[in-house]
Amino acid sequence: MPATIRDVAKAAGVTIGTVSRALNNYSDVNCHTRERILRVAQELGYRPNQMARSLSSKHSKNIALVLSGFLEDTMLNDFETMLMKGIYQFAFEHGIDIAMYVINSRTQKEKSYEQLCYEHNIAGAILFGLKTNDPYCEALAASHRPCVTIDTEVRGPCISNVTLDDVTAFDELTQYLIDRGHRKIVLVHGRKNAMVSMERLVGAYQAFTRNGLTLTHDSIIYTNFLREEAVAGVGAYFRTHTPDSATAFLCMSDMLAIGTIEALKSLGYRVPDDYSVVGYDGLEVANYTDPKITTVDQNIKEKGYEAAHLLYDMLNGIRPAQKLVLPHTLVERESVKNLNELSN
Amino acid sequence: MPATIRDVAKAAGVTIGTVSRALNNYSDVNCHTRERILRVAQELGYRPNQMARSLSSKHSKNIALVLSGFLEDTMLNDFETMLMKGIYQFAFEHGIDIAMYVINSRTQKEKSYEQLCYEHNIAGAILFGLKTNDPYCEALAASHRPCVTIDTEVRGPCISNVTLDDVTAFDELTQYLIDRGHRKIVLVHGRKNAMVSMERLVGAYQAFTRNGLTLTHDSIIYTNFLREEAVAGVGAYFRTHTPDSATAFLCMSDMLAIGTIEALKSLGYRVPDDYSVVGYDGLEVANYTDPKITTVDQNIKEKGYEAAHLLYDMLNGIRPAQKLVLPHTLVERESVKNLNELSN
DNA sequence: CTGAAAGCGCTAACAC
DNA sequence: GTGTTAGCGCTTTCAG
Repeated sequence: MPATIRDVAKAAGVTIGTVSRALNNYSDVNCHTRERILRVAQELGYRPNQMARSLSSKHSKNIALVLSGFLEDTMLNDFETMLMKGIYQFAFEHGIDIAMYVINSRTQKEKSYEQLCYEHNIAGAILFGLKTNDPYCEALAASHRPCVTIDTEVRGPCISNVTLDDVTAFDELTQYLIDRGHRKIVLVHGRKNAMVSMERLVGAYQAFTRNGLTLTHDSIIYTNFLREEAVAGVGAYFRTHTPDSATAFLCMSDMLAIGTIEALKSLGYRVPDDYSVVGYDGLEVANYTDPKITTVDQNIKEKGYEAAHLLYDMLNGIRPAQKLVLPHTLVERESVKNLNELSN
Repeated sequence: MPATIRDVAKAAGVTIGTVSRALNNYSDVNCHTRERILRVAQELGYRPNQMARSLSSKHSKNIALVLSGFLEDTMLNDFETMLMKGIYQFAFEHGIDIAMYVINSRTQKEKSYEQLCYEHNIAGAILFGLKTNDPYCEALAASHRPCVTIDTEVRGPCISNVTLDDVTAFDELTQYLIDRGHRKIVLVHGRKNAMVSMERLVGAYQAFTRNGLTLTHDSIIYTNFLREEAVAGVGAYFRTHTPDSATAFLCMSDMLAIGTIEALKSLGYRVPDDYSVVGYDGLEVANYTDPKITTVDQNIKEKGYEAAHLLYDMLNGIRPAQKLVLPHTLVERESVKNLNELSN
């Protein structure tokens, strides 16, 4: 059994109160005594029982990562993975443990946010995958517990949001295609009501308009962000459109780009020779396709790192709740043909 | 603030001891009283404070998933993701929370296994990513805490292992190539000292020998399971070998297969027309490549589910520690050419 | 500066 | 059956 505070106290010849004070960096401890206590604690391999600690003090410093919709989403949870990488990188560098919990819209109804935090002794949480109408959004706003949401805008006194400028990023991506001579662009659209879809649509619209192009309903393929739907949608598109009605496919996600490329290939077209395709997200997998996909990297790993950092600072009172807009990066790879260049 | 046991006791007109007994399904409670207590608890939204509970009772039922090497591995942690899917699927179906913790070889030295469990009130753990010489392997063996390791063989009275028959699976995969007329097979090998590499090597060796083929050092490309190394290795191979010295590449992982295909393509070869390639693992990403990769699916998601199930049963005393060998599946896709068929 | 003591929310003996 | 009570390991007053 692990050593308790009592063991340390006995070994150091003081009372548990003093040990507690020494270990919690209280100022009113004789530095000689403190040193002895620290040494003894070290020797005994003593580590405070966090449960007892927070049961007694009524608060903890535990940070949790709360993932919603993990089980429902696509098979390849590249997004969550990258996010976790960033978060645990921070945890690793700062020597803290971060527990991860998986929830979904159903479990949110069964167990309230406060309940979850209470049961697991969570001082502050990083939340990802929350839909705008999820129960936890309201709960977050009402809570006094510091938290950071990623890619979901929730307002509240203790809530930080880490996002990126989706509108601008998608605008840039669209402009990238236009700059390379593409004027007949098909938009492969994500889930209709999703916030991200709408923002990206605005970005595309901005770029189209600025360049004197019009975005017609006819040249939009709707999906729910699923690869198979992109495959089907592109197939359907060419059944009602001539081959020269498009030169490029502007996809709202990398998975949609993968599906689009798959469909184009199966129709006997080459990418990017016959059609150009761009994705959005910056998933690792977009690097393993043929051709490698030109995309906007959301820097999701960095988002994770910064979210953890921010929450850590909030819990330690060195940064207030805030909205953090992280930069994105246009990653130029192999899936776009420059139509302005002379074709030899 | 959440209701405490005292609030429930007062509202139900009994003492906290009775409430505790009622809630913990003790038999010696008047069924009428119990009903009232349960109703009151429900009304008050009372949920027991797990920390206080286990601080007092000295044990919990909490299950944790402990991932090692998550930060060090390849970018695409498809394996961990699938595993998590399986585990959280089980948690979801059974209404339990499973916390995940990320560790690595370094943190294993800093915080002992017992310490980790102690601090986070973990009754039993599922461990993944443990290397055979990691500190936690010994700790596990010495511990009295039930646990399940995935893909790492650790022996001990309370330890279960969930694995697959790597040797047989790789043997089958090799035989698959041989059955399709391949006799000049290059083995793209994983990390030299890794247990999985060794087992797969044995599988390949078995199949080779059985079919009168010899596995020569000359036709093995060594890697550390990294895609880039496969790319480089295949490139190097063709600098010292003639194009007709091989017809197929037998890769120890899907990522290596992806790298191999990438290298072959960049050399101007077609897959599978010029060379066949098989992978191993059954990652989702092997479905998004061109061609889609024929591979052995380790059914990692199912492994996760079964591991959680087993640990759950162990903690509830309905199954003893055991070794579980899960089935694998050869998934035939597009990356292998049948040399026995007449080429038209 | 340090000791003594109350109490966090709960379980588990032990009475009655 | 139910009340009472002693802790679990720790923090936090309050004395001195």
